[in-house]
Amino acid sequence: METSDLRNAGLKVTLPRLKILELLETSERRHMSAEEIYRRLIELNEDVGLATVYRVLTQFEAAGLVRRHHFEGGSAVFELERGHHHDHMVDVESGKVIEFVSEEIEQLQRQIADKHGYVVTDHSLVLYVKPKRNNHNP
Amino acid sequence: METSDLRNAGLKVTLPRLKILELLETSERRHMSAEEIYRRLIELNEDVGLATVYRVLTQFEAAGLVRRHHFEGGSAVFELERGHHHDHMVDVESGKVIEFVSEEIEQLQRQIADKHGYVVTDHSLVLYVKPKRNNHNP
DNA sequence: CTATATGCAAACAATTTGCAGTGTT
DNA sequence: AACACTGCAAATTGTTTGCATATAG
Repeated sequence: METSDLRNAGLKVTLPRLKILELLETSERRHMSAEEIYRRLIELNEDVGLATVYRVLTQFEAAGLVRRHHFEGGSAVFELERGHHHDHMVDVESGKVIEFVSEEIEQLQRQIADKHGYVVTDHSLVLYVKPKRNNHNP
Repeated sequence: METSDLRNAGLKVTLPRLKILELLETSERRHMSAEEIYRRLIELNEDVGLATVYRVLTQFEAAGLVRRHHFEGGSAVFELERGHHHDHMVDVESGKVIEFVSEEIEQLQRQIADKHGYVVTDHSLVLYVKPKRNNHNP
């Protein structure tokens, strides 16, 4: 359960932290901005401050509980670290985020870096996509 | 020459625009933040404002003269659109930016999007890398 | 009881915008 | 001369920090 995640991360088990973790775990939307998380918690009558949400998310990131991404458009989004690395596709029409994995791409990335004398420490791949249209429906 | 680039883009040929374009074309550093560009112009005794640099870069981007990237770390960087699409590798130790092209990766991206019912409209791929170390030199 | 966390407000950093004056066509 | 463009300062947006109070262990 969430409590032990927090303990393992060396963080005190406090209400804001529990609630944020819970929200990330149970929410339909797996990628949320700090603002979205904050608003959601307010809706749920949790009395948190936006600053706390940012602080907690940053701590979670440092503890490896959460990943922070910078897609297009101002704010960072956060997602629970579920252990399975993946990249993202963003539907530019709906804002929907789709996760995908491609070991081929990962491998090519390593090869390319290697060819230049480097080792990949991290990478960010985001595809901005739009739905395929049926030809007769422009 | 730069003048015609501006005319073609439907922009009046003004000093700030010319100078910024010139800087992007001739500078050693191909990827620069607005701030860097601004400071460079001030050094060169050009009397521009930072706001103008931002405005001009945004117009250049809209006109397809320039590409804007969001690598890690606060500010956006801009590079001249030279027509040859490429992705980037950032040396996290030196900040150096290396460009690369991989048609294989591009193709895989299209395949993946297609498999999900989408068409890629744009993408952003950045590898964060560090130099390979010789084994005896930790 | 002590150290950490929290909420709020103020501080910041990057970027954008309003406006009166300036420069291009 | 008309209108687009500029510089400056003020406004915005996303995020961080200082501080007095509240809370977990």
